[in-house]
Amino acid sequence: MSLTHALLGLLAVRPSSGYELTKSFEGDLGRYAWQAGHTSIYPELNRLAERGLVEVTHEGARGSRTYAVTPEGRAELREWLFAPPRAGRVRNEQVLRMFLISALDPKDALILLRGIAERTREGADELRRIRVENDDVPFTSPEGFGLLAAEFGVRQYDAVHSWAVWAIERLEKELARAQT
Amino acid sequence: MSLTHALLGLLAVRPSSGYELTKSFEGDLGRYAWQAGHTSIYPELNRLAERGLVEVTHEGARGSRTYAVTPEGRAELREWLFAPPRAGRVRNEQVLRMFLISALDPKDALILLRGIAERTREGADELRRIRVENDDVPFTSPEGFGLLAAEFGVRQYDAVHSWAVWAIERLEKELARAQT
DNA sequence: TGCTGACATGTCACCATTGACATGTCGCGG
DNA sequence: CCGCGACATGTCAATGGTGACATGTCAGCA
Repeated sequence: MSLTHALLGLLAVRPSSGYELTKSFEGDLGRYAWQAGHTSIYPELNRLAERGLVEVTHEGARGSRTYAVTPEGRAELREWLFAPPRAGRVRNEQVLRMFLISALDPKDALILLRGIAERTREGADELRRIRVENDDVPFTSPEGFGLLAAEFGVRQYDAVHSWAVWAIERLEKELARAQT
Repeated sequence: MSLTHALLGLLAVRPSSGYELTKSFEGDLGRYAWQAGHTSIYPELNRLAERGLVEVTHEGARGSRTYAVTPEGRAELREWLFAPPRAGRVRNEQVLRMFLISALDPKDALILLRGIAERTREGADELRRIRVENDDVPFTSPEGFGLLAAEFGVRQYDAVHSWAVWAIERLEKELARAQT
């Protein structure tokens, strides 16, 4: 299960409570890579603790428990990351929607593609603005994770934008040719 | 459920049997957007037929049934594609692995990043080769789907490659600074 | 003719995930 | 000091997907 390793990875960067981990999944992590709700995180943390891959290092207010990875957990994470990059199972509704646009008639397809092109341009611009503000964060710090995500996000938006623009041009050309 | 609309979309482009649909999910569709096995496809086709969104248009050898979308199915697909692009749930183990690299020590991280950079470069090159060979396929044909996927795939690979190269440079710079 | 591999569809038990529901704490502003 | 919103964790029924198992057909080849 990938959730196992997502949690190990987050805790390897910085010890956190289940609540904080839940917040992480609502940010860049959940947006680009893997999403999970608190209802799967808490039971998984208990399972990880039973297996000795994480441990409770601190109990705070309101019953909060701070977890940290054990050396065994770190080894497990490392092993997983170095394991042959098996064909990962992909589930991405956005990309599915993009592809299925070709099943519509060209007029509808153009409307949707133009919407995608605009939204991805805005998304990329917004991320670029955030990026310049956080340029001095070191890679290996807890905040380095957000840096990685932002850099990935910008390239992701640009890729989809470029794709949409290409598709629009191609469709328009074909429509023009069909009219003559 | 997204599988519903994935099937409607594929059948809207070209009537197919469950077996052929299964093959589609093993290609670009399953790689970039949404994956499904035959064990979920066949029951879903039956459900779609019951709801009148698809119908059997032909029965062939070995009990094969060819399905096609009905006007109702086409309307449902169109409605879904035009619906507000809700926050799609993302599940991508590859991207998760990329992000979790920052949880490793820099030496290990560099090894993995270099592997990613190399594999994505190869992937992009390979797709570019396929692309020039299929440049004359019309967008709206059944093969247009593959064209869309190839163009998306190239940009996707390039994005990840560029990200990996950026991460490598950044990490190397930080390591050099730490040594002095 | 018999074998093999691709074609073709199906069931079912198991597992992970989700959404609804539940419960209680703490800090802060009015 | 009261109430609200964020903090913090949890259960559980329903859902959706996976992998194992099952069955049979047809074409081509030896």
